[in-house]
Amino acid sequence: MRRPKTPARPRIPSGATMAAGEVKRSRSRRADQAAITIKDVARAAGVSVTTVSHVLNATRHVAPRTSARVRSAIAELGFRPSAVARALKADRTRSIGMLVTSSTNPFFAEVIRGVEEGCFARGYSLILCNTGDVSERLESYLTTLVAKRIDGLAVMTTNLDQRFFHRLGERRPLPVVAIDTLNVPDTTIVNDDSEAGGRLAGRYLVQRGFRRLAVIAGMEDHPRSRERLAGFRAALAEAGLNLDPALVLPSDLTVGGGFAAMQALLDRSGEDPPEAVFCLNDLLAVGGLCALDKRGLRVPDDISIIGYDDIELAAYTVPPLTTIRQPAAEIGRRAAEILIAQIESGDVADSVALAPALVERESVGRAPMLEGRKRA
Amino acid sequence: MRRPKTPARPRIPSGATMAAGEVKRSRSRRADQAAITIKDVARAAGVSVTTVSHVLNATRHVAPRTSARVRSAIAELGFRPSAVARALKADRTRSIGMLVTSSTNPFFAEVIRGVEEGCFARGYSLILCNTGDVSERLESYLTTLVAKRIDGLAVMTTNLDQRFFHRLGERRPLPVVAIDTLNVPDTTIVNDDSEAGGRLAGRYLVQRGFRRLAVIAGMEDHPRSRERLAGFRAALAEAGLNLDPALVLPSDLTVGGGFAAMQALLDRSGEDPPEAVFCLNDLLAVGGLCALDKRGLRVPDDISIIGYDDIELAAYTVPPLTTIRQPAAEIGRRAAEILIAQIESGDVADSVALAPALVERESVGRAPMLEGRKRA
DNA sequence: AACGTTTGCGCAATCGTTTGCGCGAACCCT
DNA sequence: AGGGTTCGCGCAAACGATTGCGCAAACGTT
Repeated sequence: MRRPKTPARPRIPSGATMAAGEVKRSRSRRADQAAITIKDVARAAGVSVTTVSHVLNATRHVAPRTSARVRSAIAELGFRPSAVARALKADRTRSIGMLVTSSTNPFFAEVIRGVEEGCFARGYSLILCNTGDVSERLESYLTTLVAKRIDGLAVMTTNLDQRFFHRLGERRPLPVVAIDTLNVPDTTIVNDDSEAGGRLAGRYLVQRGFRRLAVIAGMEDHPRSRERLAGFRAALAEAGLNLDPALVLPSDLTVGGGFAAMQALLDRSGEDPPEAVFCLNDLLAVGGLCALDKRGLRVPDDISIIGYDDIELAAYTVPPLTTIRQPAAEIGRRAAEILIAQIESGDVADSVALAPALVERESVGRAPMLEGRKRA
Repeated sequence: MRRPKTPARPRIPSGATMAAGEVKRSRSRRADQAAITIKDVARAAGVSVTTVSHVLNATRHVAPRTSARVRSAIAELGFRPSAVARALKADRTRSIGMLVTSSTNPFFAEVIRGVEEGCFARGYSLILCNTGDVSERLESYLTTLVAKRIDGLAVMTTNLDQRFFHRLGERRPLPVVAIDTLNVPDTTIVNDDSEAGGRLAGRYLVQRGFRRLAVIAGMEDHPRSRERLAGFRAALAEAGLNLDPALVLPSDLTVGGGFAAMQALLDRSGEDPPEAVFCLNDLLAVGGLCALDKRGLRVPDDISIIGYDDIELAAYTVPPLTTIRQPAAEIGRRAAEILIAQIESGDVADSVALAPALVERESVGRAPMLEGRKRA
């Protein structure tokens, strides 16, 4: 009948009882009450731990009466089996790690939520790791995650080189899924179809009659930007158009970057600003919209803007942003599913590219020429 | 010179010895390569596991030569101590859970990043849990987190009742920190000083000469909104002003909610729209800005808007949003520090309220009356 | 040379589970 | 009534680390 004797746990000391000087701690809270274990349950129910374990997991038949006794002992004691001990025994933790560059970018945030949702649905937990794109942090996190024996890893970071993935596989191969990247060997990738998305944007702009187009892109080595840009160029080519390289500005894919790039674009193109600009993500577009307003240019009357991602806010910019929608949450969910399937069955799935879609709002107008033609 | 004699440990049985009948499984990837354990290192270095453990943790003196042998064995084998086994032995996992309503809200996202940063700095990992404000999910997550034996819990959810916290403390009391909430018994809270923030907003608007003010608030039971509103009212009172209850609209604190509420506000006030509106968060303000533009109203010429939070995008709305800045990342970091301190020392800290600050941008103008007075 | 001290390390129990193996009691059948 | 099944359960060895205790060799002292 052993039970921790602590009659009442030390509550938070009221301000009044705090001595003026340095009355440090009276005992750490965690030390004074041991957690209930399966042994306690076994003792209380008058059975062996084996039996408790079996009723817990429904892993072999137990007589109804016994089972009931065990169950009530569990309830009474408030026993919670330790996932730690289980993980040790079973060599699986049911947790997965997620490496991201920045969890605050709205698009990423949405993907993360999707991953988390997918994990939750299957009983996994998600350990979130922001690398901020600094390699020591990535390195450090990776070490921790491996030590914690995560069952799998979801990676959504911009700068990761091949060596990274190779190192990953050195020892016991860790199931990995990559999101929003390109071209990683031997690993499943979940993306939107960026080239198709770029094409969508390009065709739409062309169809609207615009000829002089600009792009605010990511850095040149950013894989997703490259694809989107390629699709965009392809769409222009279909119409016999060419993208003026001087009107493709690199940026860092942030709002501030979009603002700056748009300013640069306007400065650069001087007398002859582009009719429409394709921003490789919505953040860029938001920044661009702001810069445009500062210059007194009206969207879409003076210039048209199309974004990419369709973040939640895109519907509420001024004017509401026409953009290419990526199913962010769905991408996350799929990634989680694929990763977990890989963990549980060992099958590594094929990469998937989800279809982006154009969502028309109000930031893209029509080329005046074309309107004229229409009226004529 | 007694030393473990096992000439070679029983390796995984080769396929040949597998009975024909039971060829089971093509083998999952995780099964075919066992992780390296401390025993393997010990054997390779010709020492006991005790010694390996001690060099690993620098927990007692080991002869330099031995130590070197061990270290090189570790490196050679690529040994990574299992945090799972350690956690079992030490009864601490060095991971903390974080319960949030929605990780995609930009303000929350920033706080989360702060928490994550604080955890990382101290060697903890963060398990992210989105409740979406549905109580079954919260319940379910809580069970999981307890099973995983997290060392502490950070809570940032809107609807959590007192029972929740009581249940938490029932068994072994789990260190908890609450963020962006109010009024939870016996637990440290980290917040901004919402009332001060509300007052800041109120004073600023009053000082700018506005008299007819409106507020787009959260739901009536939302604790933070209440405080902000109280501060706002107090500021008006200082100036002998009163807030017309008809001009305080509840909302759900989302962009869409802000859009709808602003529309409702304009409809309701008819001929006599407010001169300025205080949006209880920036998302609301963004939605409001959009609604205003749709009605052809100009900000700040026709109506002024002030937000709350200062999310990254606030600097890039059209026009850029004047708002009350909450140090989101700092709040997160502080929360993590406090929680970890509580875990490691047992001290439960006093609640902290960080000071908000006004950031002036371009969405608030001056009341015409006042401009007239100035000119006179 | 005998004895205490220090140095350097190993033994084995333990953390909280899961699970292969085996054992007695109850049952069924003839 | 004696044999074979079935039922219901317990023993004890893992999983991979940490750590109190203790032992032998090397050293220092007289």
